[in-house]
Amino acid sequence: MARAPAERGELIPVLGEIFREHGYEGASLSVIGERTGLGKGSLYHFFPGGKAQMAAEVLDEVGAWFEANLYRPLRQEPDPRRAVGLMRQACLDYFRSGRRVCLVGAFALDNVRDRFAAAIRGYFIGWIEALTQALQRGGLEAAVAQNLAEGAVADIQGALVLSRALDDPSLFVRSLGRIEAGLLGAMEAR
Amino acid sequence: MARAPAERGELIPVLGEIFREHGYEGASLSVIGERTGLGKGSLYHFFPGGKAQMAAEVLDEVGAWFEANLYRPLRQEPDPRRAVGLMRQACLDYFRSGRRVCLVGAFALDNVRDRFAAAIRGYFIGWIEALTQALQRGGLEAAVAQNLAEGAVADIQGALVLSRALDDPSLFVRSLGRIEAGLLGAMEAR
DNA sequence: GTCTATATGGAGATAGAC
DNA sequence: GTCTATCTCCATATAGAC
Repeated sequence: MARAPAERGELIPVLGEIFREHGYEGASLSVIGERTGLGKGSLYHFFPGGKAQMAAEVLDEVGAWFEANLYRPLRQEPDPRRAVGLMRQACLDYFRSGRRVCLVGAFALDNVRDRFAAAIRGYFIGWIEALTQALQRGGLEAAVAQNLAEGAVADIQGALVLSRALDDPSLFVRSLGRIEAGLLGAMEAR
Repeated sequence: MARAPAERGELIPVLGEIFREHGYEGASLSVIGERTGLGKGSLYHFFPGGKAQMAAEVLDEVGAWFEANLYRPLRQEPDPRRAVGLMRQACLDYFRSGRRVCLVGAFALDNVRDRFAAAIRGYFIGWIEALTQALQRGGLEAAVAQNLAEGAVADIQGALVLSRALDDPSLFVRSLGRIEAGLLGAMEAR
């Protein structure tokens, strides 16, 4: 449908949305063709490796977005309380207040996990490490910060699962508030 | 392979394990045939509705298991602190300390969500309601209990996602401990 | 009940004209 | 670059013998 940008770079976000909505297996080449407005010939011209390459590049782009807009601010923002607030806002934006699913989390539960194991792992490890650093700057001991960080990242993923299961985006928004409050409280109590 | 029980009831748990490991689309009839030891003829004899019927019956069975082993104890155990402990233990058992995925959560993120929306919704609503009741018996106000309950259920799902993403079951065990402590603490502080 | 055909469709992927 | 065939394979599902 929607006439394609025909620019390779502009294609990736569209592919990401398709994978988020349909899953890896559900995103058939015909669906991809419809949504991008490109025939199979064009798709294979851009991605000789086929669907696997498309998904790999989407994961790369997602990883780059989080690095630039979430992990880096978490590491660099001097005020750790503000860093946590930035994380909350970035999540609200990126996951469209719970209406959008996390592609990496969905892949992790899917049977494609093994194929993209490295990218999936890197995404979550990067997130946990960056958040751990922020919490340490907030005065928490390394082990405590690490535990809280992995808990918070898990909680965000869980909120996305439950929001989608109940078809209730407001649950995600509420959960993010609770998660942020928990982290702020832990730094407060240090 | 493994010669089949050829008893319809014994088939469902096997199917559940296959869906958990391969996802809905990934669980092809040939895979199902191998694992159950049954040919397609037999499979369609038991499940005239095909794969969709198999998945629906698996979801029913999962729902029944949780009702009997988790929701009912949560509602009926007189000591709310003990009820929360039972929930933790049941989760550890059922999810094999994080090595097993939640089928319902995986379906919720998948593109099959719409097809099984009612079962998915019922599973989580039942869990949240039962936990809410236990927390209210622990002295928490209805709205607070509801919020904590939905948070805890989400957190458990998130722990499963992250455990699998990082291939680290111990993360699930740790998370469950943290979640239980949070609930106990909230009842304590009432 | 279980099996071996087999029907039919759609998947991913390729070839080659334009 | 983009398109329209076209290939091959495997999916779900059915039919009917045993």
